[in-house]
Amino acid sequence: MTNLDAPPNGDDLKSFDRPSMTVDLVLFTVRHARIQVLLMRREHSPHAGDWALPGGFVRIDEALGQAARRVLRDKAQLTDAFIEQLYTFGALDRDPRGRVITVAYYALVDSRQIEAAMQASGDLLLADVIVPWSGEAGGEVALCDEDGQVLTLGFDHAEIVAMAVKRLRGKLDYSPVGFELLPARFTLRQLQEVHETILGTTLNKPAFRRRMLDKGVLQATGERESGVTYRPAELYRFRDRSDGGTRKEEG
Amino acid sequence: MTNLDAPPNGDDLKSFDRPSMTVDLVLFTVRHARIQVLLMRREHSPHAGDWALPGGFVRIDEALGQAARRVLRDKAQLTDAFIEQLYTFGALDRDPRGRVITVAYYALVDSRQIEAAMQASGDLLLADVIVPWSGEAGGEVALCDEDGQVLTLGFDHAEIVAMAVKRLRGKLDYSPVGFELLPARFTLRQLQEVHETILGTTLNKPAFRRRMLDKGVLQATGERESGVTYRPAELYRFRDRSDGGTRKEEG
DNA sequence: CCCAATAATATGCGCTTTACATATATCTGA
DNA sequence: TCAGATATATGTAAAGCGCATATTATTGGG
Repeated sequence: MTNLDAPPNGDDLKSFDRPSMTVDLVLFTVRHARIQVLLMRREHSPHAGDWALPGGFVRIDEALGQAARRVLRDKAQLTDAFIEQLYTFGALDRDPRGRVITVAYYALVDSRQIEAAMQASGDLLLADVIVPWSGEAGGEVALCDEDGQVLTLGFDHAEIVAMAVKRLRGKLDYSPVGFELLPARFTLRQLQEVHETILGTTLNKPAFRRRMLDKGVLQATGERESGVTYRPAELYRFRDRSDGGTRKEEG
Repeated sequence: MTNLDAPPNGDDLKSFDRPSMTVDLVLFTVRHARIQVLLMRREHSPHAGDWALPGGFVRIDEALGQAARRVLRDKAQLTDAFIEQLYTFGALDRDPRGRVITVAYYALVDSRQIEAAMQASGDLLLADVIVPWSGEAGGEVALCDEDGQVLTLGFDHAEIVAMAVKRLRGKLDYSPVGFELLPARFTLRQLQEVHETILGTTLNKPAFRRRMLDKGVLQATGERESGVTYRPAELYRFRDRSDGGTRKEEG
């Protein structure tokens, strides 16, 4: 950064108008074989009454990743989740109040956690994400409530969700993102359902099993699922769920 | 974005201090079997005398992609190139002058174009990128001049280059980035050398040929290379070099 | 005019991975 | 003890890739 046409006083920051900076969060979960994202109903203008991604202004003494985690904590009551920067949206007209640039993050949590966190607030909604395109082609997405009614999103938030889905699909098979959408212990069938939901396809069961087990990132716990009327599946856990650099973010 | 705790007047932008916004550009080329990036010598503080990526402040009436293309044009004299957003760096201490957030972009051009553009300016350098890690693991990179001397980069620009190399490696085999580093017509051997340089490995020639030709994105021109003392290779071109969404950027 | 040298291009083979089909194992509940 | 359901395992064919080898096209020298 930092141009060379600047005066040599070493402080040319004041000579440029500064935009407002926000972070927006695409909080994904997979539930009932559907991709879902957390939305908030906007009370105030602009886009009052519409739905929007949880977000907030970046404070001047706060790193970007810190701001994203603060939004995750304050808006979704989640203190720990996989979170990763997605893209920065800076079109001129994306906010009617003025020049606002937003750094979008996406986060992944298993549905149990988000269900527990959502007990409190009433203006929160887990919306279904309808993805009409296949593969990593990209395209538009629709957001619907539990009755299938299409929701209107403010700003460019539908575009942000679409890009987040595209990213999620792309990272699925070379990154441990699938595990982040499940509880600590899960069956291979649950993992396969998460993959199928994200990709929007069906997968071959034996092939999926072998591929996952051969990767070496799954650790059998010896425990079995309970409460089923058929042969119980073995519970696995993701090897080293803590590190992998996934929970860290630059500031 | 845009928090809901704001007053309902619809204009709470003023109540938050705003950081300065810049764009920085990692301009890649592949030359002499080396990855190279364009650097500029800093004349002024901070980091005067060090090397840095070309960059500049985002103007208040300018979209992010516009700013990146302006930097590409003003600093590298290039009006058309593949350009794509990389990542946004917002650590608190990344600029000693104050809070500066930078949106990093990377661009790809073939070496002939950059050589032509670099005739003019004397404070520009095409630096070799030394990548000591393999695959998409990520890590640090070193930047060297033509004599192998390590260059000191200001700010967090070495980190930005490292992430750009990682991204480039990751996109190489499912995205047409390899073609963007070659002239419009090229031989399969040239394409393979670009891939080998970016990946830091050697590749099997017949396998590479088959893979590329089976993709269907290569178009034989019927022309042959000239001036060689052996059987001349056929010249190919990338099918539909104009679109693919590669040259567009959100604002 | 023929031949060596060089690299492009083409082909054949074995290994690995994956999709698909099928078989076996293990649990619950009647 | 058996039916039903699903987990788990195996076998086979197709596809992809690494590797070795053969063939082709061009230049330059005898």
